[in-house]
Amino acid sequence: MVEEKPSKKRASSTEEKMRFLVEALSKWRVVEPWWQSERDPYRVLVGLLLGNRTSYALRQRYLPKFFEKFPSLDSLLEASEEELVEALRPFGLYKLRARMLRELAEKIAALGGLGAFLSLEPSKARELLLSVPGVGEKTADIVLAALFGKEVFVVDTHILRIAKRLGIVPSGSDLYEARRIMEPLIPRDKRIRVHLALIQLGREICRPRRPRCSECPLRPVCEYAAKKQLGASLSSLVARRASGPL
DNA sequence: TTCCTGCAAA
DNA sequence: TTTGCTGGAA
Repeated sequence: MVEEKPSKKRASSTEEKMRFLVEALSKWRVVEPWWQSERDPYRVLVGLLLGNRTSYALRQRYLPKFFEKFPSLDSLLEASEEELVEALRPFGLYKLRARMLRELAEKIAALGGLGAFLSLEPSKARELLLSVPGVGEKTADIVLAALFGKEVFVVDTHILRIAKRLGIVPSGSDLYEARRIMEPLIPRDKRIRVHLALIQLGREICRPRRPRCSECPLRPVCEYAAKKQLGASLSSLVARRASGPL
């Protein structure tokens, strides 16, 4: 941990930026959790696990095909290794994922099925999820949010990128440091909505490449946008001087 | 080329 | 702390 220098106080603090962010995003767009309209907890679970490190487009396209082949936890258990790998191939990371889904299915089956899993204490469910190879804290916690109603704020790649651009977290932060900083600054009942809204923002506007800053509701508190604006002003000034009379 | 709603082995 | 895993899309 680095000591925070009081002299380094910025015009807009992390706390102020987070307040703005929560406010702006709830006005920007109301994003309903997709897992609320999905009744089948098996699909929620698998959808979340396969969402990791996978683009939205890929998931939209191939997840329905996957569920056609494997509509239930039991179907995962009955499948051969090759069948599972084949169905997972378009998602990438298929060997790891085949093993992950297989082991998850086995552990839940050993427990007595999905119903038994869902009636676990959340902390026990988290433990089970973390014992599955390929499932880490980020994934376990988003499953707890979706299936156990935990009001957590989970940081993923999109949210980390946005937080760094805004200047809310240090540039070297990982998912977990960003979460430690941001989660306490979001009211519990808004954490899921803010999480989902940020992911959508990251996909559509604050994209990895060529972000659409002019359309961004968080622009007023964004360091990246401010720098970009400054850069644009300077270069247009230089261009004008260069093309102007002597 | 880089990156994708990470994770774990090295 | 770094690197491999993965095919597909931009």
